[in-house]
Amino acid sequence: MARTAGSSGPKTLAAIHEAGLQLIYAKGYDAMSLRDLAAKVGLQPGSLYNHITTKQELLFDLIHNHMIALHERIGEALAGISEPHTRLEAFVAFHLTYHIERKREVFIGSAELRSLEPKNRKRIIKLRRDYEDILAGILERGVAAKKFKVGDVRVSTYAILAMLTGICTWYTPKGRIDQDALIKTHMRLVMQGVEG
Amino acid sequence: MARTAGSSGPKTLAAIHEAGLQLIYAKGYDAMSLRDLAAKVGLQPGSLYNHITTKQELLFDLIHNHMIALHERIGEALAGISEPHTRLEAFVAFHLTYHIERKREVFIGSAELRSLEPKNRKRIIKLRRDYEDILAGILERGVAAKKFKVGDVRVSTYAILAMLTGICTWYTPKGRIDQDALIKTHMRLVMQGVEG
Amino acid sequence: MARTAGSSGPKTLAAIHEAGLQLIYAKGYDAMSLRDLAAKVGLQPGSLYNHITTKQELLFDLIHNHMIALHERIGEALAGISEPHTRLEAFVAFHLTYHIERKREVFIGSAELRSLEPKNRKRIIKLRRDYEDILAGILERGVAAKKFKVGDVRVSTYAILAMLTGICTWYTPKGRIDQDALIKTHMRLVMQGVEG
Amino acid sequence: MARTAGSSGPKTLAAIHEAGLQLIYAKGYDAMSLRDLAAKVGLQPGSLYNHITTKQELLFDLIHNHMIALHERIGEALAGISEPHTRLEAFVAFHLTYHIERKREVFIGSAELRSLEPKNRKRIIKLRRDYEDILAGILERGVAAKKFKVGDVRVSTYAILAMLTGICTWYTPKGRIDQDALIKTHMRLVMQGVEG
DNA sequence: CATGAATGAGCCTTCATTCAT
DNA sequence: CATGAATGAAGGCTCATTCAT
Repeated sequence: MARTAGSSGPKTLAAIHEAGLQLIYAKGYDAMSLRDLAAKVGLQPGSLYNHITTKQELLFDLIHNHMIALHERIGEALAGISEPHTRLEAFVAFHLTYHIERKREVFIGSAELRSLEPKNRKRIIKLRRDYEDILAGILERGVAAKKFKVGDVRVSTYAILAMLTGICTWYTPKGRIDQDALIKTHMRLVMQGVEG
Repeated sequence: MARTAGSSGPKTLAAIHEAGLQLIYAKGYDAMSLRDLAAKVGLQPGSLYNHITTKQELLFDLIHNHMIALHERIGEALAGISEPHTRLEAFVAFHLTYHIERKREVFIGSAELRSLEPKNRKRIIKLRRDYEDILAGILERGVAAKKFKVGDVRVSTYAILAMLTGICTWYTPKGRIDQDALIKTHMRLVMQGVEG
Repeated sequence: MARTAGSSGPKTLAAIHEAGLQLIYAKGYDAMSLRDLAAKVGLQPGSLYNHITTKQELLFDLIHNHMIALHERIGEALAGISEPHTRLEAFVAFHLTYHIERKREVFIGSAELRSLEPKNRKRIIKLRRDYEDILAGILERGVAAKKFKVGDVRVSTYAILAMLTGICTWYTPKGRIDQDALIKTHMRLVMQGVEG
Repeated sequence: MARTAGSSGPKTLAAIHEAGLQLIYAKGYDAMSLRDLAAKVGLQPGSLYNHITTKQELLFDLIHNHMIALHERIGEALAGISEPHTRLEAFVAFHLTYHIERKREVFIGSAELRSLEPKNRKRIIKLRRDYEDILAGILERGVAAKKFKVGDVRVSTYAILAMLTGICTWYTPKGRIDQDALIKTHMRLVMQGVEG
């Protein structure tokens, strides 16, 4: 049969990405079959290959797109801010906001790292490391300027990131807590935690 | 062929559990095949079924055993301590120590929750909730006694747990950081973070 | 590899059904593996699943198709005949002819009832009961009209059906007996057997 | 562990035979696993091998025992009877009675012929043929003596045996029909069917 | 004799992927 | 571009059977 009326390449790819996010978030990469994915998009499994190259490449694209966006947005969020306190606050606020908005991408980006082929995994880990370094840099300069006091900087970086990223695993916008309260609570824990 | 000379049920089961932990930690539950597992233990795949009932049940047992142990040990760790500060310190120290020692169990216990059947998942989540409540209780009583000040107690509980549990994803005993430094760094972040 | 040149769904399904009849007739449902079946059709085992849903469903379809055909054909065979003797003769002639032509389906339909899941089994038994009732009805009306005399009608129904169906287990067209003689011999046993 | 108090070789074998009859009758030979069988007898699967040599041999024994008994008993039932009518009546009465009493053995003996290895199958088929010949002989001598009239003798033999044996598939002693009525109904069908 | 632990073969089914149509 | 039919590999699990204990 020929192409369904109204279908179009880019739109279909976007639908595949969206369906992929949902399914991988819900079931995991291994547990999602391309049959599941095709069904959700309204295609036969074979037709997916007009839009993606392999299942693995799809996973990589999903995570990679997210990491690139993360870098772009953190750049914007910190632009023009130099004072350590303000900079850390901006980082925390941005990180939480972004991780709430895109919790599926974030969750997949960490939970499915294991499912990436070594080469792909390395590329993502490099990007993640770059992102971690932003926070590490803030802490370092704050410590150097006697504004912050922490134990080990790298450990503190991981600890803070783990704390902030944790919301992906439990936050739902329908819950009791609104986003402001969420940010305030975390902000206090972080800012007091690094205080000199 | 029949029973191999020297084989024994409990020993084989222990070997299966140990190999299961390693493989699920390294590859994920879905990605671990029972053929992998059997090979690691030195058995034919079918022989596993003399010791486990299903792959799913093995996963559940691994996680459940860990949760039960966690509860036993936190009980011992907090026994006889009532002052909120000291209690929180004891919690942090215990949690980190245990999570370093049993990072595979802990990691699996959270990453593979998704892979548990609903009924099994519910049982684990209940146990996890009970554990979370211990920390929440400490914070609450600390706040009530004006020893701590936090935003939302439940959110702070999740945030602190996420932070402390994070080490499972990156810590290796062979690294630069020794366990003492690790605990000190986290301890400072937490204790200052909740300070009034 | 992809679709083989010239392959077509309906043709392949028909080939699967034909091969299934042969194998189940020869070895039994349990003893027939889908590997056997696939090999006979010239496919890889997994490819069967482009045409069937499960092995069990295949068995059901084979039997169900046969029962439906049986009902259609007996309807045609008896249409317009009302006198008990003539009607019974028509029944006997049809039943034997059909059971010779489709001995594999008939044999499977009774020998493999055991292999059907309860729900499927119930559906087939219902159809079989409807068919039995046709003969029972003929006998009943014949008895009421004093044309036949039998002991218990239901028992006689079963007995006659068992007798007529029995040929499936031994008749082969290559044998000594031609189809006409076969029908005559059975016809005499039945018609005299119910005579008043 | 050692032998259970009170267990004893021959008793255990009898229990295995009884359980085997039940299970094979209910599920079929292929569908019955030795695990099922062992469980029903209260043994571990491996222990069965202290009493049987193989699953196949068990099936053969079950069927063979039955065939031997059948021959012994038909001999007794016909002893001293020579007149064709009386002899046929005795055959019918015996066959029905025996097939009601031992419906599981009979059913298995025909349904599971397929499951016997060629060599075993041949032995059983030989015994069955001998039994068929008894009825064929009665008919033949009846026809020669102008007491019976049938179409083809061999076909009539098969037809009558199929009819009489059919009860195994539906008769249960708990039903509406008592054994006497059952025999009377069949007897009339047969005796009238072969009447000159 | 019974047990429990093992083997090795095999089973039904699912899957990512390919390609003729 | 989409479909439908195919591949070949692999997956979880069951089974008859064996034999050290």
